[in-house]
Amino acid sequence: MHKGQLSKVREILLEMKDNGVSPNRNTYNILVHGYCKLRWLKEAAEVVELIKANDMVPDIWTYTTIMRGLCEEGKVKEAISLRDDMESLRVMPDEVTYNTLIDGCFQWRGSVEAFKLVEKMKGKRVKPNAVTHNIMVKWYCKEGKMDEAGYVVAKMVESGFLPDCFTYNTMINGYCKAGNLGEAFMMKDEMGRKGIKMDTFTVNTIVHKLCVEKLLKEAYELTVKAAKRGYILDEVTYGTLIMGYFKNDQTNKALKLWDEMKEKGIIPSVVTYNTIIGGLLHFLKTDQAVDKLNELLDKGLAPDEATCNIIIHGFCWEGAVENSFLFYNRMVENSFKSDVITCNILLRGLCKHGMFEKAFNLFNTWIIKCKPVDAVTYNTLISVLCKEGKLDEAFDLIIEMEKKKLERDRYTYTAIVGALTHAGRTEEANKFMSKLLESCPNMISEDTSQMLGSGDMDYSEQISNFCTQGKYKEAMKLFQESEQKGVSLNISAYFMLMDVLLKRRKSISKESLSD
DNA sequence: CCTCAAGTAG
Repeated sequence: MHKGQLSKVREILLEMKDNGVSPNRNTYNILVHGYCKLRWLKEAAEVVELIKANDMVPDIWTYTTIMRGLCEEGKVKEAISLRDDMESLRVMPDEVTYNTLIDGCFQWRGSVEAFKLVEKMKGKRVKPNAVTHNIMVKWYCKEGKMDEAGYVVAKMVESGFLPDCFTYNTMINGYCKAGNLGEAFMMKDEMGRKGIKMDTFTVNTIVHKLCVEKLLKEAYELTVKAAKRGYILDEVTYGTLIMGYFKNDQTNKALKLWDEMKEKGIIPSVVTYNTIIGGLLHFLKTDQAVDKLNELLDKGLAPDEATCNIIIHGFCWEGAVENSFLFYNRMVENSFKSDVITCNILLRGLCKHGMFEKAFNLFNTWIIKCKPVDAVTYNTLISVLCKEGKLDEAFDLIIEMEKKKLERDRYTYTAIVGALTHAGRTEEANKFMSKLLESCPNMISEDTSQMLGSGDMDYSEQISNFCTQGKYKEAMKLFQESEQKGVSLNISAYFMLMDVLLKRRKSISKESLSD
């Protein structure tokens, strides 16, 4: 619902009142939903009061909707306390209510608290359902704990729930992010065998992975093929490709796709606007970026935290660090909730322009305010300390990082290795180098395809051949064999396999005709 | 009319 439409709804409600028609609870619930989507929580709460004032009791939908609204804003505590409110009104929380709270808990309070809620749910004799499991799978995937995610799926089956489209898409995405393409394709294959149709989510996930791997041609061709086979390309598909082309320095292609998307009548969301604004700012096309920002506002869309972060980043990128802080402060006044990404962007901006002291002050402020920091934050500071030759301080930060259970990655190691080498401490540099190699084997090279290219050529070639011949079964058999042997294939072999898995989808128009 | 899956930012 857009802002404009919501005021329409308001008018209609008033009209109803004037005509002596009193809105029922459903009418109010829809309004609550609309306000929550706009993140106008105060207004949403007012509607709840209105319900009560009209001698009605908010129902489970009213509560769940408003809880979700609260959770999305990070107000988990308030959301949870609403559960007591509803219980006192004898509106009993159901699995949907709990799922909403559990998801919010995972996001803002971490998995330990979330699992406590799952136990609480069970204690209240509300049984976890498929969605509960999917939520747990999602958060394990987000943490990169793919084994744990797999256990949840197994447990889900044990509990009598079959993995669904959500489960598979989540797992596929998780494996793609973890760099385990083999497992990702196994999941895709399993999905097909279990009779679950791939959908636009699945396609978009793969397109994203290909874009990240800088395989833009493959990504683009996949979307063309998918469209031909009846898949619907949506705003996310376009947004993903646009991001990919920008990252690949193909600005014109990105802009062309934006136009193509618009011509097709596909309406971009804030996220896609953010992508194009960020891309344009990155290539210093500030005027065009501003145009897009205005367009976003004209369409009645609300800029979000990412929009702000992207603009702050844009200022830093063009060297206007002061402006970035001016903008940041103004946005904070306007209820912008800065996050760890904001912090990292500002730190990087400061460091890049030599303002190290300010950077460390900002970092300390962040820590004092108990705002979360992450490995990127530390890497930013460690890198700058290493460049400055302040190795001792860099190592202090590494210890601090360890204390906070933040894992070192290739950024951490490359900074340290570089500094040690530069200081002539070759032996230590080698030691860290080997740590880099063992702890992040899939992060060594910028180009994963190169790494995958070192895989077994026989398997890769044969699988590719089978794929071109349409011998899907043979290809899969070889693929499984290679998996068992722990042999990795080159990226084109994975691509071929994936292509075969993208089976023809019934044309959507036919499907809707038969309805 | 309520819950879960994709894309933004180092």
